[in-house]
Amino acid sequence: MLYSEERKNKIHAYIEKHKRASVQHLCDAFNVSESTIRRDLSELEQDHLLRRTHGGAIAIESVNFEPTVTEKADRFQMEKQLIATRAASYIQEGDTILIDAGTTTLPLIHEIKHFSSLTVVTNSVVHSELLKDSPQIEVVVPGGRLRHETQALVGPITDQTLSLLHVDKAFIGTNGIDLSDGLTTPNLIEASTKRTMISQSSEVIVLADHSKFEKVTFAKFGDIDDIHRFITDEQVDQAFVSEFHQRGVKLDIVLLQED
Amino acid sequence: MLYSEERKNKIHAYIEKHKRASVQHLCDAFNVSESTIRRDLSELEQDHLLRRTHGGAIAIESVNFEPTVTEKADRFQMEKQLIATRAASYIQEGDTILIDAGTTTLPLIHEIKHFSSLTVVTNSVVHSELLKDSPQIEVVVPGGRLRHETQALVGPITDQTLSLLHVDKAFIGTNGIDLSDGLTTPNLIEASTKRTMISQSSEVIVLADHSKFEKVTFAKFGDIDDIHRFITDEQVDQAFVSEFHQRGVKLDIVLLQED
DNA sequence: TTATTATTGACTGAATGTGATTGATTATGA
DNA sequence: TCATAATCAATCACATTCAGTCAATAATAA
Repeated sequence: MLYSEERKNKIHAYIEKHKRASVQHLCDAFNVSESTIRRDLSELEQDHLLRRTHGGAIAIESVNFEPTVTEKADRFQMEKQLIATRAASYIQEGDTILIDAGTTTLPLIHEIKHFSSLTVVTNSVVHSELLKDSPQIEVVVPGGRLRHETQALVGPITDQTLSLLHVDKAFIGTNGIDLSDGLTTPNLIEASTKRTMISQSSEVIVLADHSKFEKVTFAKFGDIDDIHRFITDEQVDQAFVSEFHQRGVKLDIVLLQED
Repeated sequence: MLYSEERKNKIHAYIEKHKRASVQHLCDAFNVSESTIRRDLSELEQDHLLRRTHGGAIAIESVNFEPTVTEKADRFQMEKQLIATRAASYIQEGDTILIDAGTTTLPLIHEIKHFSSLTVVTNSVVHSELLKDSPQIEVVVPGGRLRHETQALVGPITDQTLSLLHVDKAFIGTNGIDLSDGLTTPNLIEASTKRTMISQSSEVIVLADHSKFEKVTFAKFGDIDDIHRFITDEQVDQAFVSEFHQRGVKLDIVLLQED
């Protein structure tokens, strides 16, 4: 159990980093009542360390500049964020999950930090480094050779270690998804690692923004049948929808709301 | 029975290390009453050595602008930098080296970036993440469980993978070096990993600033005999010098020039 | 020895931190 | 617009922790 000072420090740090947080989120993260979080937030607001909103709080600095400007500037990033948020909703307290390396799965890391009990396997040095300050998350790295292009750990060491592990859910990125050629990625060794990931998970959740559709790259690492759930960000072809439905792949389309 | 000054020193040291402590825990640890601990804590707070909370105390945040503190930190960092620079001088183009996790070996990462051909094995997610933009450096991560306290990957996965590898030189940090108790570290699992590192390297180079001397922590991972070269930053006891010489351990002392 | 001082532990009423409750307020969407 | 759900501030009750007081003990000096 944390002291209130510690909790407030962490809340402040969290909001500085993520720019915002909801009361509910913080309740779950620190396992205290709403009353406590509200008290903390109002005290932090008194100290001008954050700004209170209905339902949560936001960082002080984000009050200063127009949020819409920067948010719109990085629409691509927002799409990946949306996909990640949806993906995170399938994670439950106590789960053992696998998170593939790559930019699509990266926002997922921020979404899982407030879980109070989670085991995360990841072959990304960036992902694991971001989790180094979340001691409640058990992080396991399968090791391997660092591919500088993708910052992923790949190769025989990775595959061999992964084959000793089993996870509840695997969140996997892909460079291409195509009805006839399945899931593909440009690198042979990386494909092998992704294949191992798929085989070691009870549930396979693939994350892919719309740019990956009907794209085929060099090395195949999986079929449509291997996927249990597919999360993307834009209305996709009817052909994909019906094929996914027919093969029992659940399809999540997270639409970016225009304003 | 301890004198109050001794007890306060120990309380301060404990909180510096663990960042927090409860009154209850300190009572049990020192076998004194709550009143005594509370008195100690308020005196330590008066001296700005910790921050009091309800139920205990926490370490002073690093957001401390007291000049002496930052100066000390700078100096400490400089010493580690010097040790790292000296350590890097033993690396040759084309080498396969192992770099242990920890703050002492961290500056070494910056020193090796200019090599045009190097294979680096490291069990630190921070170290490997820093090398992600140096494509000419082949980085191999042995994987394992992330210890949040030290950002090191440790455990059976790490040990098993390491035992499949062999390196020319291993740069290893330590928490304590003592003539009779050898090399020690507070964590048993970390000790096991360090032991494996030593066994898989042709040459073992230990990096330790002066604060580690004559210090013994919980778990032993090596003897003086295991070391080939020892790099430190301050004139050490004659006892160490002669013992090292006798056992064939090369000793490098990198002195910080005062200005 | 005795006197003096510092340290400690026990005690007590006060203060603090927390969760639960409730009726009021605010946001959201039909 | 209104209805509904979410969120809020205010309040209470309970447990924990606190500061302050005082007597007992230990260390030190006369």
